[in-house]
Amino acid sequence: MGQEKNPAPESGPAAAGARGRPLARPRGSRLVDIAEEVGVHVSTVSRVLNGDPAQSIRPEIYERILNTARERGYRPNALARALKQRRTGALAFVIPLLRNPIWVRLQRGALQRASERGYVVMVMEEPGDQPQPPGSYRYLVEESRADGLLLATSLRIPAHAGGVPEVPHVYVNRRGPDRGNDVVMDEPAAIRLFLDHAARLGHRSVALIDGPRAVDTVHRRQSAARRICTQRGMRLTVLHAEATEEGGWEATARMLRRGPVPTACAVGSLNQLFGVMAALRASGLSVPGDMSVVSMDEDECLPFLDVPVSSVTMPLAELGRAAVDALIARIERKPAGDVMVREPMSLIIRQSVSGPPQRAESP
Amino acid sequence: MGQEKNPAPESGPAAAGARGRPLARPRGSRLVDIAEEVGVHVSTVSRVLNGDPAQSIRPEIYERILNTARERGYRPNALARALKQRRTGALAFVIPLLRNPIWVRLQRGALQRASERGYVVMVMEEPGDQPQPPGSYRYLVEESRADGLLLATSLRIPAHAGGVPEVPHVYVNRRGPDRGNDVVMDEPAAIRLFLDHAARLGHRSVALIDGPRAVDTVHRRQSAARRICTQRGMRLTVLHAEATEEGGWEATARMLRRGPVPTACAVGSLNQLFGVMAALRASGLSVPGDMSVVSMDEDECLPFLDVPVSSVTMPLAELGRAAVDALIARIERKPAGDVMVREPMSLIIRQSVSGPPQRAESP
DNA sequence: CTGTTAGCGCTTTCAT
DNA sequence: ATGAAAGCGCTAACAG
Repeated sequence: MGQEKNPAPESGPAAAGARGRPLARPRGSRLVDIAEEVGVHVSTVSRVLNGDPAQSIRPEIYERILNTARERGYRPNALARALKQRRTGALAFVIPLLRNPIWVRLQRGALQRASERGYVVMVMEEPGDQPQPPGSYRYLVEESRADGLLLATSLRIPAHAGGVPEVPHVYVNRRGPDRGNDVVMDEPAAIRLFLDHAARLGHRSVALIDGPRAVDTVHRRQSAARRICTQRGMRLTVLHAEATEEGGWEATARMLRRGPVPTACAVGSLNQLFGVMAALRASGLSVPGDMSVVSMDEDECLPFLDVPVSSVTMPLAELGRAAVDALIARIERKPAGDVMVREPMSLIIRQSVSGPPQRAESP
Repeated sequence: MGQEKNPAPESGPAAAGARGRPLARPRGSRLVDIAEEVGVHVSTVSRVLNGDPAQSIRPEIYERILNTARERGYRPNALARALKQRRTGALAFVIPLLRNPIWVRLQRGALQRASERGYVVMVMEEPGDQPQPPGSYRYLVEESRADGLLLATSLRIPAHAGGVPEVPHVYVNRRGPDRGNDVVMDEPAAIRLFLDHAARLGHRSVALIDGPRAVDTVHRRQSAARRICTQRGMRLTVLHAEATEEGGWEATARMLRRGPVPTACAVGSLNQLFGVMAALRASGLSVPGDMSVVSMDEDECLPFLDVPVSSVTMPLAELGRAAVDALIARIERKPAGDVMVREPMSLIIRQSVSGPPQRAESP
């Protein structure tokens, strides 16, 4: 019905620029089409379809509206609704680099929870290797592409101070420069799980091989480790390196070179873990005979390695879900503060941990 | 400036439902605000800011408009623009399960390319373990949340026939039920890379351990392998299993139990690879002494395993980029067909491959 | 109970 | 070279 006619095919010099060509008209219909078919006003249809509780509707047309909407496969235009209501129903999730499996789990939790709460998620990956300051993503909200920002990119560096004023946002797995918007896990408890276990087995000198200092998660793990080790009178060596296999290898080499060599170490990321295990192997050190190893990332591959590696499981999916809830609270201007996700967390014992090697000082 | 007043605080029974509360007004301004400040009509501002080539503008106002827009940090409202132009500037990417690292690389390529072309990407992960038919995502376009669909979920099962009529979409790393919308890699060439190398080293009986049959990628690899092995007179065993560590372990056990045991095998996914290596180790078979192993997924961890594993690198980021280009072509109604991404692909030799073990039948 | 009216912020003919 | 006006599809305040 209604034949399309192009007003002037190929007339004029630069006519018909390909850019803004309208899309195919969605085959479902508009509110007004349903209204027309049923013979009521569009606003009536809107009310019925939105279940407006204000007034009751004559049951007969109520049914008719619902039926024709269903028959014609009516889909509300999210754009028009969003324009009117000033909310897009979308969240933007900014992730540093997708390689580390923790982001995958975190992303999964966030996607699920967002979907449960009626939001879609746009994922942005930090482009290139230069981490942008968190404020550089506010345009997403200012342009009404998203209602709020999930930020997993902020670093402990001056360039990232300033935060994201006036735009709903939370920092995920990081503490941001502006307070009160953090959703993090209990890193001190995680590192304590490792240290308690090591201490119980008799280790007195331990290491933490982790990512760069500027990453807040690393910073928190490291300070907790220092504090706990001081309390317990344990020796602690902290080694920072890139969160890659090479980084793990290089940090391990540094640790062995530097001596005295610790007897147990925790490794901050799965990627580093591969490098650590390889470096120990290459140095002729056995795991756990000469060195006990615990991964701070749990992963399904760990039980299948040549030496199955113990790990601390962190509640990553829960973190993602909590971050979405926290962000939505801010979008709805509900009172909200920092969130710490504690559960579930546990130490999974595999074969990479034992007591320290017997040395001269042993009885 | 303009004090907000609530018309009737807490009046009426169910007043002030929290749901549709409007968001903070974006602090940048609207087109009309700029127009007002400069003293011109809103349509003039629109033309200038969009670089409308139709007519020239008085240079003086042109400058004034540009300046005030910059000063006030003007951001166009993507919603309003999209509503008018009937294009959202968003793509939806539907991924089966984020665990397998190939999706991470693919997603990265897609995100980058989309951003280059002025689109944002919404990522949807297939919920639960029940793969939805591809058509179940068309609502995203029908509701004007996205202009098109990147589908990585379609399976070779009857429930998924039917495709996604009338909605711009491409299948990524899969062939879909409707033809002409596929963006895939050259799986036959990949598997040939493995088979050529194995044949050259003298292997006569090889295996392919891969995911479930219903996955199109698996199906293509498997048929190519059968064809090539027939040509070459090689023995081929194909084992399907879940694309997990357990799946790899279980398939390997099946292969060893079944005999005669092949002397080389390719493994379809990184997750399976860990299971395969563990199962071989547990059976007392050495790699590559008793069994040569090649991973069909390249990953940075492979060189760091106890036996560094050879692999075929696939052009995953390029696949993601090509898929975005292909989808945008469909959105813009440009002529387009299936796409095969061939480059770059290569066999990376590490230590998990050698000649077959010397047996009785050797001279 | 339901229709009228007035926009949300932007683009886009069509007139000047 | 610029302004006026219409309208994308929907919601919501206000009348009847």
